[in-house]
Amino acid sequence: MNPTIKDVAKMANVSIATVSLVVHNHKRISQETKDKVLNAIEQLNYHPSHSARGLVRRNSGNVGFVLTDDHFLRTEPFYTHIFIGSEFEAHENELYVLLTTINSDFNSSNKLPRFILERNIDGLIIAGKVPFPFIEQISKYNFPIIFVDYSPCAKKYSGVLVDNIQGGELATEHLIKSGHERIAFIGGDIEHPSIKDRLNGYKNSFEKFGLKLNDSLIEIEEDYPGRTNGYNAAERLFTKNKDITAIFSCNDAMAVGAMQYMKDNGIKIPDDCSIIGFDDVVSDNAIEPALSTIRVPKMEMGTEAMKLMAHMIKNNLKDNRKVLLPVDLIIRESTKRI
Amino acid sequence: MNPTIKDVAKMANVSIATVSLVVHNHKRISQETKDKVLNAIEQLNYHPSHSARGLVRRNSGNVGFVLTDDHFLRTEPFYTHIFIGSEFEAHENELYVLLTTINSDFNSSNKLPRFILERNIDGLIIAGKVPFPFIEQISKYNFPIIFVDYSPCAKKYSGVLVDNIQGGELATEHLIKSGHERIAFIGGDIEHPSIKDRLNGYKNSFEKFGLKLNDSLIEIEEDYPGRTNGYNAAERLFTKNKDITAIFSCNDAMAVGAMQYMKDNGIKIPDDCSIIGFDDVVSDNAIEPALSTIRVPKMEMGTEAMKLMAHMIKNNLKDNRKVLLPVDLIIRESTKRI
DNA sequence: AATAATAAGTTAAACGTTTAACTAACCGCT
DNA sequence: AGCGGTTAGTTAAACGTTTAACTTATTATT
Repeated sequence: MNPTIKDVAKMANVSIATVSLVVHNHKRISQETKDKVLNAIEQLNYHPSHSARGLVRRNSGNVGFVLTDDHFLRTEPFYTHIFIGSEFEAHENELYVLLTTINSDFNSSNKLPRFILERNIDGLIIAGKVPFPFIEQISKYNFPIIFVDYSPCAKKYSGVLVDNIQGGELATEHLIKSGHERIAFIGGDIEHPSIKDRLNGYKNSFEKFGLKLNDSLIEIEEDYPGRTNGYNAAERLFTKNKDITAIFSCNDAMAVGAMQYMKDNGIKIPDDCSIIGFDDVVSDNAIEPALSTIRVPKMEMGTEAMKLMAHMIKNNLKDNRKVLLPVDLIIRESTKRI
Repeated sequence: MNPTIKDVAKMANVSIATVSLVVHNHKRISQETKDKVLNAIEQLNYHPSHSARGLVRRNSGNVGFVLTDDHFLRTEPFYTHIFIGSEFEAHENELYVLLTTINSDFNSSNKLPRFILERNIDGLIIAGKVPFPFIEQISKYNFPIIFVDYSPCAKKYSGVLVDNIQGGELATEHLIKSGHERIAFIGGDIEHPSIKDRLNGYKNSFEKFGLKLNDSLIEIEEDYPGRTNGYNAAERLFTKNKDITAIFSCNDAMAVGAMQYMKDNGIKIPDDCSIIGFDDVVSDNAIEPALSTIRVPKMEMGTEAMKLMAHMIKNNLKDNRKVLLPVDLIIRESTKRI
């Protein structure tokens, strides 16, 4: 059996309360006693029981982490990075993370994740877009909730977001400063706030540099911006518009699809046409040429979310604070000055 | 505050022991009382406290799930599927899953995951190849351990594996039966048991059909079989060997790389050369033509592992039982009869 | 010298379950 | 009437912590 606080107390010749106070390094304990106890703890390799603690503190020490299955299973390791960030920061705050997925078509008749029903979490982190019925259901519970990379009901819930507008501006500005004027935007699922903001950034830069917006340069697919959609968007774009010299894709996946189209149709990258993505998730360098992109600090989103969560839990508060993280321009080989 | 067993007892006019017995549906309770209690539980939306339970049962109700960071962050959603399978099955067994990653170059001076040090798990599932020093460290603890898709110290630990030999045979046989004779194998990290087995399956089929093995048809890269390596392997293969009509790639990622090489060099798939992968992780259909492959039941590996784990935990045993899961041949458009 | 303040610890109750041991009521049998 | 067996519950201890309230010893203040 694992050593308990009693074993430590016996070994150090003090009461169990003293051991507990040392563990929480309470001021009321002398250095001498503290050393004795710490020594015993070390010797026995004692760790407080999570259950016993949870029982008396009336908490679980766990934080739930929810995302939709298709986000989790998506090819690009975007949300997995966010999760790892959270998990890392949870460590620092003595919290455990319980990861689970929900159906991307979650509706009000679906069951909530078990850790919510059983109230086995002290707070919930939700990453990425989730169905509205889910948000509705969890709003009845009163643990703190933090959204990451998505921010519905912004007045009510806290969120960690990325500066998508700035990213859109950065990407577009990079192309404009490289001498491009016929710059297209390709995107999908335009209702998604992040995508919308990236497009807004694109528009801002056009305005800032006195370029005229042109609807035929903006190609938006209905659903999720993946490779196939990127391919299709590029196809339609180049069919009606021969003189494009640069493309800003709303994310890397679509950019890869568009690159495929260009390769298949003899359009040289970046000589005939530059392209820049968003997210920086294309790690596999088999994609040629290396894709310029906007780096999103994925791990950091996770750590920031968990920091916020730990703070809320510790101070027993719920607020709607937002954290906005800056992005970086990463210039690789798919964009070129003309 | 959440309702406790006392609230239920009061509402149903019984003792708390009775409530507990009902919850575990012990035989000693009459149908009448059972109904009363169940009713109260429903009304109050009562769920037993995880902590209180853990305290008295001396367990945590958690299962650890470990993989290396590069496995978790890999582009292909292989291990994520396994995790989801485990998580699902954990649900059925009233267990929670604690996911964490370790460094892929974990060495003996690294710290073990927190849930191990604090003994906050009842068992550990390890997915994919992990560094040996890690295995060495955890061998000191005495919770049950199950390896998934990797099986070191096979006499000691339990494992859930995929029939890689059968898969290799299935893939090769499919090509042979389609009239191919000059069939190449490309792979990487040949020390990995799974890869080695896939190659063995390839060899078996050659033997079975009386084809002569030819070393120049087997191209093996040093390190991890990813896209880049697939591209390189294909390049070397076709440089020394012009008349190949089919390739069996040790996994989908390498196959995609090889396909890229073929496209770049005017080799038509499947007209000039067929190709088949392994794993069935290439979900994005932007890859043209659709890749024939060997489907590995990823979710099922996860569920089987967790079933085994739940069984071991419940019966307080540790054994070295193995579960071997069959694979399926998936014929798409990248392989063709000649 | 008496009193107050501070320091350093201890005692004991509480958290919400589980379960072995006990009780009470009833039944059937001699 | 007395006994054993069965059924359907209840009692109470235990699990390993935390923490408010208490104790005791020492020091400082008047």
